[in-house]
Amino acid sequence: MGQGADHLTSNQAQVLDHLRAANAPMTAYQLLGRMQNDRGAVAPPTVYRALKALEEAGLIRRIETLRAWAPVATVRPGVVVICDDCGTVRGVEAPGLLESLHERLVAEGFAEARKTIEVHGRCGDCAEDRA
Amino acid sequence: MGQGADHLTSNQAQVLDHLRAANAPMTAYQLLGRMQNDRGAVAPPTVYRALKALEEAGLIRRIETLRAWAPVATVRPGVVVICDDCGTVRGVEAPGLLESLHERLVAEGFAEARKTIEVHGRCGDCAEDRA
DNA sequence: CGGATATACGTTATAGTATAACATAGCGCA
DNA sequence: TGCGCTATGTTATACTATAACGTATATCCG
Ligand SMILES: [Zn+2]
Ligand SMILES: [Zn+2]
Ligand SMILES: [Zn+2]
Ligand SMILES: [Zn+2]
Repeated sequence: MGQGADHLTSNQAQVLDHLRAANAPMTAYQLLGRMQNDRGAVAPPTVYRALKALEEAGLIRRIETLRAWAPVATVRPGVVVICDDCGTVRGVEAPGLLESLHERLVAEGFAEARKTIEVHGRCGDCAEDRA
Repeated sequence: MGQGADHLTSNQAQVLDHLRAANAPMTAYQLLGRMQNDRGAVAPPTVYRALKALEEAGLIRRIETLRAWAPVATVRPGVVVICDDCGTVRGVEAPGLLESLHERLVAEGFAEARKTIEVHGRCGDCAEDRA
């Protein structure tokens, strides 16, 4: 399966570094602010282009429910689990789940092209903190 | 389970009518345009307030992957299936799937609060049209 | 070498999505 | 009547994303 480019430009690497250094998804404009701190003048297209390339390379994902970006490297499609307390995002492999959903839709004549599955809640660590 | 208001204001009913009359999700600003056609001056908060109330009442959902709104009345959480050709949106009940994902996450100590599952692809009707 | 192509990036402007903040109007009821 | 509540009106602004065009650089090949 095509995973996109095998090398990153300096813009792309910088955006990826910031996402990996964060412990929660970042909005495009948060990233823009960090880039401007680092380098002075940077405009939105610079950030969005890097995000697009990184997403196509399978290195990050847009978290649709947050309008933000996270360095989740799960194979697509996959399940993304988000803690609303601490912001951590994890990819979860759930092949059985995806397969049974797939069968279900095929039976109805629907040809699936892309799935987005995002689960919000509270992670184990945060639950302990409140105990 | 709280389903929200049991009666709709005129704004809310108007927004819901437009969504139901459409055969595809509508963006908030598309709705705004229709309202302005109907009534003259209308501002974005009028639309967004109606959307919020309708969503809380379980009558519509925001399709996160489209940044648009659709009159999907499935019980939440549920699976939303979107045809990228004709735009139709359907709610699909999949209690088994959701339960197995739930068990999986519980086992990891994650307390689920909200799931968003959106599947894009091509519906049976559109597949026939291309045959 | 010289020219064609491709890719990334810079820069300016603008489109598209959503909410803050405050004012007004109407209703139910003490 | 006066108060609290809800919905709505109104103005302004915040936030998210892309269009369009120009420039620099690398690469390929004639
Ligand atoms: Zn930095
Ligand atoms: Zn957490
Ligand atoms: Zn109308
Ligand atoms: Zn279709």
